[in-house]
Amino acid sequence: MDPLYRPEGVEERWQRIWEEEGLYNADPDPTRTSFVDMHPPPNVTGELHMGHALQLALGDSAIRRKRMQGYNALFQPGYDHAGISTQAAVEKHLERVEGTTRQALGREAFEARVWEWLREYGGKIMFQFRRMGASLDYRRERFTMDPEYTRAVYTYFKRLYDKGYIYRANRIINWCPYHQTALSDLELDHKEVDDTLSYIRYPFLEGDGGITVATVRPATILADVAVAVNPNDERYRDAIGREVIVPFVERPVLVIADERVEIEFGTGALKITPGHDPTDFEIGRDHSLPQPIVIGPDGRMNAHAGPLAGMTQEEAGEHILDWCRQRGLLERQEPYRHSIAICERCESRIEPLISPQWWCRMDELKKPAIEALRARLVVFHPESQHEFAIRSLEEAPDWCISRQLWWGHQLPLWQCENGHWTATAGETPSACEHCGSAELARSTDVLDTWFSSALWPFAPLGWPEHTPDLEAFYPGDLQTTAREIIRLWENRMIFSGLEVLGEVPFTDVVIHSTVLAPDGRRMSKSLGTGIDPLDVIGEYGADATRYGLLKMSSTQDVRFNYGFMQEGRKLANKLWNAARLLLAACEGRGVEPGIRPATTAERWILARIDAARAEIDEHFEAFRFAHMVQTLYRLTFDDFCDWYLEAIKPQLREADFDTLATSLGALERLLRLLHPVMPHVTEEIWTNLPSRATRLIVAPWPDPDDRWADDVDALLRVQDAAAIFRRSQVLVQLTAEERVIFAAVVRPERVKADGNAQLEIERLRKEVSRSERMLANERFVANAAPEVVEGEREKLARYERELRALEGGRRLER
RNA sequence: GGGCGGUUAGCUCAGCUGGGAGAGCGCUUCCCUUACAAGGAAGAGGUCGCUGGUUCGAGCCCAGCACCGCCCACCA
Repeated sequence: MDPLYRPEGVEERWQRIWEEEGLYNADPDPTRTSFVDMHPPPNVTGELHMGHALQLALGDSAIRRKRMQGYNALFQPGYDHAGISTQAAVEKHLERVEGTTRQALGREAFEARVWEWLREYGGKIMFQFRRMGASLDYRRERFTMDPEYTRAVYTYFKRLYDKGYIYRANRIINWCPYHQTALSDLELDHKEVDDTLSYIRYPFLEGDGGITVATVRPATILADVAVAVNPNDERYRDAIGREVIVPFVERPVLVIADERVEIEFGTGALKITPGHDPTDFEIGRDHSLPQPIVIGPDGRMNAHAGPLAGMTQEEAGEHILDWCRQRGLLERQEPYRHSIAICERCESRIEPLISPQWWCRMDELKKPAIEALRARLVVFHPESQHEFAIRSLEEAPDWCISRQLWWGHQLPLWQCENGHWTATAGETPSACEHCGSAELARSTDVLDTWFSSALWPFAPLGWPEHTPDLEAFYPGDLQTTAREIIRLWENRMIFSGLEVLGEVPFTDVVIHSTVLAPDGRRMSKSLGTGIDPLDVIGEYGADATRYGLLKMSSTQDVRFNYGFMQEGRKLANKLWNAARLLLAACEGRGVEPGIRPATTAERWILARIDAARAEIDEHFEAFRFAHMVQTLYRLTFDDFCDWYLEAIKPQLREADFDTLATSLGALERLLRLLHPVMPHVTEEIWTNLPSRATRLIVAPWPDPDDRWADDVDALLRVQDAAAIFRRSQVLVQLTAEERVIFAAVVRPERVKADGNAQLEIERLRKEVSRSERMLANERFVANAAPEVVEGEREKLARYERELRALEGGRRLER
């Protein structure tokens, strides 16, 4: 064995073997309890990024431990068709490589091209997932546009439609002029821009004077239908009810009063353009005003803009401002920096547009989901995110589910010549269900991509059929995901699961940190701040990368730091060399792993391993992955290598048979504990141990084992060792064995209170020390409530009593 | 504007119910015929963002402030 552990080659080999031997597979098995992580399906055109890598490390370590614990562990892989994102990528490709557009191709041909493009450029991320060592059941790979999945989508759609949850409404929506589609609020980004705020006077129809409004979009003046002021605004009290003339179009409109107008902003008067502004839309609706539209879907002025038709908004705006300027109506202009909505994909400025869209009612769907969250049938971690999830659901407005895209699940809705709509679960209807007309045209819209994502916990398992998979693996258990996806995805999976299967789809949602670039900015390709996980794996190995990512997975966001991976690499190398030492000592002696501790050092390490096991179990159950790997690091470095192996070196040289057997037994346990985090190096060492019939990946997780805890002899020796140390400060005076024991005493920060007697002593000593300090504090004794002081005295007495009992009456001087 | 999180060693971060400030990296010194120099031993380095409060005692609890980040939001 090489003294330097080299992960390259080793990792790929095990990844291949595990998969070929079917060890990643999960099949329905009524005799076993399942554990399911329906892993977030990445964009089919995506590549592995740090967020994926972190999610894989989290999910896979949890899955591997559960698998070792005997659960039927399903780690579900798949891809999301990612509607707008994929369409945009293909369009860009068409433009750049072929100089054509989707419009030129036509819908059918374009769709065919997307599929073709996906065959070439898509679906590659699973290879990268494999490279992380992710034990997904790759046989089960699903795509949200698979025929079976699509059937689930349509079945769900029809179900909601029949319940009256899906309806069509003409509302103001976010329109992307580039993608030519409606977007939900959640698909927008916001950007600060420098704009000009123009103050324009609207003269009164009768009498002198007028009202001045401030606007950044003069082009929308063409669609003004009123001027609104706040009813509490003294300045305009007398203006309410009068009429003013809209410049350029020279049309009289009413001055109305509405509380939504901010008195403080601009002049306190707001021009109302219901067709092109969300607030104005609401105000206009509540005052029954018309909704003229002067800007078309392409973002340019439309036919209703009269002489300005066909112009861009900027050109039209300039025309109007000129007109005002000439007539002295443009009072002033000032620079104005504000934030505008942009398309998160193409960064085009979003046009608020009135347009007929399909909506999904949330009132009925979200109610059971909120109840389930309140009842903690699903728990988000950390707790603050649980509160956020509940609040998000409570506040969730109706969901705009239609998109004017070509890539996605085309709405299963047909409209007859009389304007009636007929919904199906995907099949073409023979006649309108309202009037029987056979002249039907299918809606050209597609569904929001998240509509299909919402079915991820059950559609890959065969729903709407009642399959054995569904029976075995629904509901699932774990979700690992990023914060920003809670509203878009987690909440929708929860209410969808409750709606169609009556049970929450999983029990725990771990919201993990965002890994930032080393300089604290977001990792992103466009900023050039991204770090490719495959490069990291190439340099440090997948095990070290997994370790490092878990170390970074606290609740707060964290800057990427290679130090975490270095730590992981050190750990892998340390383990490798520890194994090398033991295997070399056992070479050719026919030793098999066994647990036959004869010395204190051996009982001590077995007790330490079990104590660490308990800690690791606790951390796993509480999703404290960063703490969990820290426990592993200390167990391996401090306890196993620095103390235990140093202690048994004399016996190793003598090739004491029991010592060798026990050392291999201890190593085995250590490997099992490390395997969920560092599967490759542990499996590689495991396979080199004598008589290994099974793979480590399916070896049992260590059970609690407290047989080695109560070793009074060891405790006395520990105390002696500590005493020697304190007297002389010279560690070399201790025997190797004493040094091992000493570790438990002199480094108490490494041990946690549990059933282990040594640790209990340490805890008691700490308590005694604390009590003594408090009671030595004169002000405490003088000022604290008497019962508190008395209680402290009693506690001290009790601790001392317990300590003496544990120490067998041989308490050392302190 | 609202919500959430953060501020601890040069860097990246831990720090549980309030009771002797921690890790990794980096740095200093010493140690290579030794399982591992991607190693071992020892060490330096911190008014725990600021101000006030509660308490016998505050990194931790409370209030205010400052700065940073994220999410949400209809100030034209």
